[in-house]
Amino acid sequence: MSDHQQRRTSPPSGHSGDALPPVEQHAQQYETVRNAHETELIEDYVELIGDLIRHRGEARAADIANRMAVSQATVSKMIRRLNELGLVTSKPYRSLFLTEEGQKMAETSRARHDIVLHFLRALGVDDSTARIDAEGMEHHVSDKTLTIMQRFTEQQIK
Amino acid sequence: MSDHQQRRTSPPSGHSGDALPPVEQHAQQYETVRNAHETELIEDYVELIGDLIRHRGEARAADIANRMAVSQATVSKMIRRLNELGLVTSKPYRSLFLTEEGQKMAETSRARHDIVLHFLRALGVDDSTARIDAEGMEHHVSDKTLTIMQRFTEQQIK
DNA sequence: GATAATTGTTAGCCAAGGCTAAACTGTTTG
DNA sequence: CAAACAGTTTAGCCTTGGCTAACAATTATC
Repeated sequence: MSDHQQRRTSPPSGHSGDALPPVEQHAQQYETVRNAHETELIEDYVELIGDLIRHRGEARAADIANRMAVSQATVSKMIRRLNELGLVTSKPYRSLFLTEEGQKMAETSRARHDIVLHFLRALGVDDSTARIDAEGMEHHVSDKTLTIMQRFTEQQIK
Repeated sequence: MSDHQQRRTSPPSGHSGDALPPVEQHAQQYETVRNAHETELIEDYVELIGDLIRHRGEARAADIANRMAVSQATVSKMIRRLNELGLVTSKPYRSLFLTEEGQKMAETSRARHDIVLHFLRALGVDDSTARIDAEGMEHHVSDKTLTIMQRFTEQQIK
């Protein structure tokens, strides 16, 4: 427990930066990030699968591998995991489908992704930078912030 | 290679969402995110160590463990890594110091963190949400976007 | 100053997400 | 229709970053 207050060698002398948040809050920040990391990749795969189905009619392992810049073996393994998680259905050597739940996740992810992407563009970020940043940021933006971003984008447009 | 165009089962029928980016660009997005992940944790540790030193005069493994909500064993192991990477110096059972390079990293991370945090607040996000989101987002915001965020924040203030 | 409490380290485990190489399946084509 | 090729899967490896349990060192306390 201890966050031992005693004997601080030199007091803050705050030349810049905010104070440290209280331990519990600080801990929760990191925990939230760690949790996000666990679902992040899963969501990326599901989102991409959804996009591929939407845009090309099917999702094949090879395409996923190419677009993710990852080996096919990795994709194959991941698909097994998605299967176990009940997010996709797949028969060996056949192309994939999203389950009900998978579709929901894809939908949510894509919506979030779009909000962040459009927000960044509305902010004035160039397209290719916005795409890269959005890909990384999307999993770390809370619903509250998302709402604010969306409002901002709409106001910018009209 | 193939991103096989032939025989798409059903054409887009784009009811929503942008088109898929070209494969190379798409791949690069994911690669950027993966790379960010590798350095992310390292940066978080270094940043926290820097903050602890700044605010309390020293960084002890127990404090790091508490603030990260992680076991002491994990911290200990991580410190060994940071050592190997030349980011901290540490003698067993003694508190840590950042190397030149570690300080630079801490500094950069903190600056980035602050920009994102202040930006979110300027956008209208409440403090505790902003803190959580900033923690996750900071590693995925490019320098370009960072600059834009900073400008935005400044304009909001005056 | 001996002992208790706190802090730090080590050993050994686990899951995730990469990889390559090799085996297998399905499809195309000579 | 057999062979070649493209796509998929499996096996087995590696690194990271968690964990617990056991042990070691330091610091505090009586």
